[in-house]
Amino acid sequence: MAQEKPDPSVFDADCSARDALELIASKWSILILSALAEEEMRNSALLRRIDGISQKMLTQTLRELERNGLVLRQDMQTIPPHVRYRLSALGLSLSQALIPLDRWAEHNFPALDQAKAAYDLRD
Amino acid sequence: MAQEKPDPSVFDADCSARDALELIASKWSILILSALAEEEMRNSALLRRIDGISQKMLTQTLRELERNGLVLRQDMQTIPPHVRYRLSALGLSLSQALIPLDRWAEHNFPALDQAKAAYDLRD
DNA sequence: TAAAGTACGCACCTTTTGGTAACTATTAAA
DNA sequence: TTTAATAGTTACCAAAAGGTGCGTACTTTA
Repeated sequence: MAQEKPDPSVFDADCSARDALELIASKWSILILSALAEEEMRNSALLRRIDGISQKMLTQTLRELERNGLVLRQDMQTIPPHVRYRLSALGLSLSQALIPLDRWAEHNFPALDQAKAAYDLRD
Repeated sequence: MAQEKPDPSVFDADCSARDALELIASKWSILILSALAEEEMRNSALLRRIDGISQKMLTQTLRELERNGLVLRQDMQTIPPHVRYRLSALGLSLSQALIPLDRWAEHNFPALDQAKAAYDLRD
């Protein structure tokens, strides 16, 4: 009888766990969260820390992260502008879940490169 | 003097750790790896398991994962076709690094929903 | 006096992503 | 005899992602 009781799952397109996954599964989100996990930063510091990000994508992604309660934005209301970004408790917990991933990427990219080279060589 | 010796880092656009991150930072990659971590599967089983994926994206993403040495493709060479997909050792290690992330998503999506609702409500 | 730093918003454009439908070949079931 | 299942490929199209350049308002430095 317990027929219609699927656990909330990322495998389910309608479950908002999938939305959560899509938010996380973004290069820029991961990099911003990892950067802010090191220390709180201003816009310009993030721009410098995250090589290759454009101002547009930085602002856009920060807004999404703020909207989802992962990043806190503190506008000092000064001129010239001074805005601080830092992780919320929720954002911090996510950044911790991302540590194994970052480490995996930094540790295993040579194996990926090697696999790619081998794959592209064979016919 | 040790000036030009930055550690390989995902923060560096030129480092192929960034490529690794971009490969991982894809909704479909994460879902396929997580599905195959449960058990090896055929194309049609993956299609059923991963709600919302199209045949095209499944094939495309599987090819990329195979090219990067994360997924092994075993074609039984029969008609009708029978093809098995399973994780390589490298893929398995990645899938383990993804567990905290999947768990985070399935555990914290209500908090994200709540934050979004609050954010969109305020002016 | 002119330029750079500050944190953006906006408009325009290109690139990438991803969906849909049609097609492949063969076998087994209705 | 037509249909479904199998694991794709290809072409076409729409939508989303993302880059570039310009403007803002004021301060500090050269």
